[in-house]
Amino acid sequence: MAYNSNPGPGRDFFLFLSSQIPVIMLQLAFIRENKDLLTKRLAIKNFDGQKIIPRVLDLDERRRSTQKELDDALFESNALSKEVGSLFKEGKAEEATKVRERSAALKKKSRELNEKLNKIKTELDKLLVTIPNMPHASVPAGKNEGDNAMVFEEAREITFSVKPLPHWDLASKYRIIDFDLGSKVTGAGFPFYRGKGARLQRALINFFLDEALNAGYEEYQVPLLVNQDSAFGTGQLPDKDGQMYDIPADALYLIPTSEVPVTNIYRNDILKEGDLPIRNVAFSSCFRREAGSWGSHVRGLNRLHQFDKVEIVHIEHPERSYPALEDMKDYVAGLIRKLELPFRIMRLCGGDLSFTSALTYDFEVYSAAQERWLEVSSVSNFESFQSNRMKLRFKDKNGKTRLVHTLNGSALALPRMVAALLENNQTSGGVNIPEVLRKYTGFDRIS
RNA sequence: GGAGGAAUGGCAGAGCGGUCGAAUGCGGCGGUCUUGAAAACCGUUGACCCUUCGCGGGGUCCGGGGGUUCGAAUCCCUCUUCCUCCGCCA
Repeated sequence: MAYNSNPGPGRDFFLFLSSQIPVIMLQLAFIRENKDLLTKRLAIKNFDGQKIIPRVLDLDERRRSTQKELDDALFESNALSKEVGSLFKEGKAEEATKVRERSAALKKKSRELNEKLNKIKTELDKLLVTIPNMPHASVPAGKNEGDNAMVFEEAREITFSVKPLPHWDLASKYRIIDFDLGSKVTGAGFPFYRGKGARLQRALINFFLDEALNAGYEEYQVPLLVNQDSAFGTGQLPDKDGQMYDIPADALYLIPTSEVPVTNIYRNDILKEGDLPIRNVAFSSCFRREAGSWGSHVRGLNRLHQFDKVEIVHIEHPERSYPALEDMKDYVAGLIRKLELPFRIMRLCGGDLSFTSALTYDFEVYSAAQERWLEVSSVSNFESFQSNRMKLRFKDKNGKTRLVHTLNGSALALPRMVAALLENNQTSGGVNIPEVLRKYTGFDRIS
């Protein structure tokens, strides 16, 4: 793969940026032609584009005129160089020397223009990289999760003969998850699963993977560490710098989700239209620093630094991405239904939507002892935001090169599923395993 | 970790410092021929940027970055990756 930015270790992201060929997120042509719509929609994401967008367009204007100047200068100096060549061949050394001098002067000029151009580009990229993806028209306005719109709910009354225990108590009661041991060996947020707890995890992973295979996904096992180019490609950098664990000595990052390696498989590729759609699934452990997001509400499995997740990733034709998003939504709903958990689907409001996403559905299962809804999946359409960053394109019927749309979703994240399964299915005689999982666990009950 | 070698278009593979975006073969696409197909023959076949209503014109790119030169795929430095041999090793 002919792509190598060699950023070196450390975190000087904008230095890294400046070594790239045009790095953009939203396409400039799109910004140019839709600046009013864009500004309006970004406001839904609580992003103020009033100042930045005109500034971007101004820089873009300057970039183009400087480019033109440079190209003209290069044109001239190319012609002169050729002239020198043929003059020498004809033996007219004196004339050649004269032309050579003119060429040297031109060279100086183009060097300056080139520097100017690079400065403009760097400045432009710095700005572009701070503009989030434009939300889809259906995204509701709002500040935080309280403003998300419920699009579906499948509730169920869960009754207990005794007072139900939260999963952290069940975990120690049945000795299936050991948080203290994790703290001793690594730190908070890195639990050990043991005995039937470990087997339940393994069962869920296999169940999720088998379901995905049956649905036509191709399975991948991925590297758990990625380089900066990959972290940038899917949008973890620079927006979420600090949320990933990194290995400065090698300029690598521990993946926060397998979305990163799985989507970056296609970085800098031009696919054939017939290759689409691509539908991949991968299981991996995920690592998140979760800096500053701890509190009493994140006890037990609710928030971890390391957790397991099965992820589905779609690469779609732009015209097919929204139907595909609905398919993914239905697929994930089917998984939760098979595990017999009450759940609801939320359409994220502008304030809760991630930087890179145009439209996201969150899935929440109800955890009966905590009496809380727990987010277990997030299914998003990034449209061409990620593909533009990573130059992931396809050739359409007319031979035109266009950006694909990328989508992904958790199917599913394990810890909160485990929390809900434990809490909802507890009885005085133990925790019952849902029917579909039994052939994977090899037992019907944790007791 | 030590010693060597290599990196060119979808693939394979040429390329005295000047007219090389790059020979040639394969593949792909279009056409001729054929009842149809194959074979054969002819043509065509990279990405990106700027400019133009369009035709077209210009620029950049031969692993990445930098340098020498009027001029670099060709020379120099550096990084990365791959291959061979040795060592180590799940």
